[in-house]
Amino acid sequence: MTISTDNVQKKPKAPKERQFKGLSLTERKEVRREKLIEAGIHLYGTNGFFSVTVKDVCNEAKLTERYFYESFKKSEELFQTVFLKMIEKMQNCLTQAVLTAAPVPTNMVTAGLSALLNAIKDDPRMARIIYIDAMLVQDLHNQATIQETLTQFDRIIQGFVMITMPNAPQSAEEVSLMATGLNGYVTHIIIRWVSEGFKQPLADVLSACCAVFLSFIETTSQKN
Amino acid sequence: MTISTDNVQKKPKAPKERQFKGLSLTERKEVRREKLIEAGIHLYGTNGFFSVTVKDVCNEAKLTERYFYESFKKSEELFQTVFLKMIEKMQNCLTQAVLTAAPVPTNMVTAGLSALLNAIKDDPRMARIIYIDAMLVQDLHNQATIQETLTQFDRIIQGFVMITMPNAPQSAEEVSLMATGLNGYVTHIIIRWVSEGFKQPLADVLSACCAVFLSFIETTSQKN
DNA sequence: TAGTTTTGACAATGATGCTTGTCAATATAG
DNA sequence: CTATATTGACAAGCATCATTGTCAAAACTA
Repeated sequence: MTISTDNVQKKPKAPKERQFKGLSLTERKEVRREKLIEAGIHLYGTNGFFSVTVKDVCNEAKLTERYFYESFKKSEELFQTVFLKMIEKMQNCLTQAVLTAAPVPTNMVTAGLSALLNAIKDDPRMARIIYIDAMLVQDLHNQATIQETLTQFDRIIQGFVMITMPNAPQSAEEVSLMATGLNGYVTHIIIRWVSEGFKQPLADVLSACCAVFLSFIETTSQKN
Repeated sequence: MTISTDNVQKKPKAPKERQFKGLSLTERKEVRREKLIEAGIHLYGTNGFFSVTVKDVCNEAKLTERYFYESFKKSEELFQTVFLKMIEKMQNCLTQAVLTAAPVPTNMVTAGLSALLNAIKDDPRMARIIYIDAMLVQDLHNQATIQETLTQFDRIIQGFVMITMPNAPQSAEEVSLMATGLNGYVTHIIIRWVSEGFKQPLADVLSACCAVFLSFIETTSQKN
């Protein structure tokens, strides 16, 4: 059992970086990463996370498996990236609409929900990823990031409820639960709308979504 | 290529049925089936459908794989059975409470939701199976039965809304969407309640769930 | 008790998909 | 032009499970 001195000469001869198509190594990696993310958005958003294999993503991105693992350890890592990208887009769209409509609460509700629904109709992949796949992945793979990001919406709604309905008789815990409920209300309607292929006119969906918020606002203001 | 006459003598010597532990073959099959269903309820309800293998179910039921396929073609078939059993239990519990409280709408809401929440706290596996796994399985395996059974709840709520709020200005389509939303409202609150280990007192959860229905009722009756 | 059914343990097979590795073709630097 | 970094195609090896098959021990019947 002679211990060789191999480990000493283990200088793996660091391969000299080289430019390709005018791009450095890190730039090329970034390009490939983006292509994978785009492929992920398309495939996950169309077929759902669990019908999509690593190979599928690579084919769609016109890259081979090797490059997948260059950027992501596992497919959930790609999904998480895709998810966060979609969520950010939706957040921006939402907050911008709401802020523009401020400070009249009813306008804020209508504007926010309208923006949300339009964004989804514009790109249904967003709904599939955020409202369906995210729940599946979150449950199956214990993705804390996704979990937290989703409950963030609850908190936003909670803040909104507390501001617009200061006279509501509920405790903070109850308001928090109600926010979760409101989130679920809109979520379920959207899921149904999307999965039925946008059968119902947007106006109806918007009206149904607004109804619950407006009803709350009306009720609590009359409590006064 | 001589074609033998084997197929003629293929009389597989029909094995003569025999009693075991005082039970006939069909009785024994039924017993095993029940054991598998029980195991399914426990495992699916505790760990979720997708973390449970056929072998797991068999071990839990103290049977071997062979007997799984004696009763079910695939594991989704067992899940569907488990799901329908849970749903039926919940339905009974709900309708009984609502009917007892009829005809005052606010009482019906409170009684129904209270019964629902109590049932879930009593057996959290029910919530996991109905509210989480069912949605996952439905999405992943296209289980029409589960899909339909779940939307049935929408229809029940829709009927309730139409009866208690006849003066609401919405179209039928909108009411249908609102029913879906209300279902989602309660569903999300329950999911959160269960997954946080029943942290919040039942009274708070009940109050938050009722709030949205009561608010609707109040709003629409004042529209009059 | 002898013969057959029933059962349980477990191996064999097959399918799917992840992950790593090989190798030749191509593009680039010097 | 030569040497090598980079790429793409694809095979090889693993791992997990579903599903079927085998076989001996146990339970029953007559």
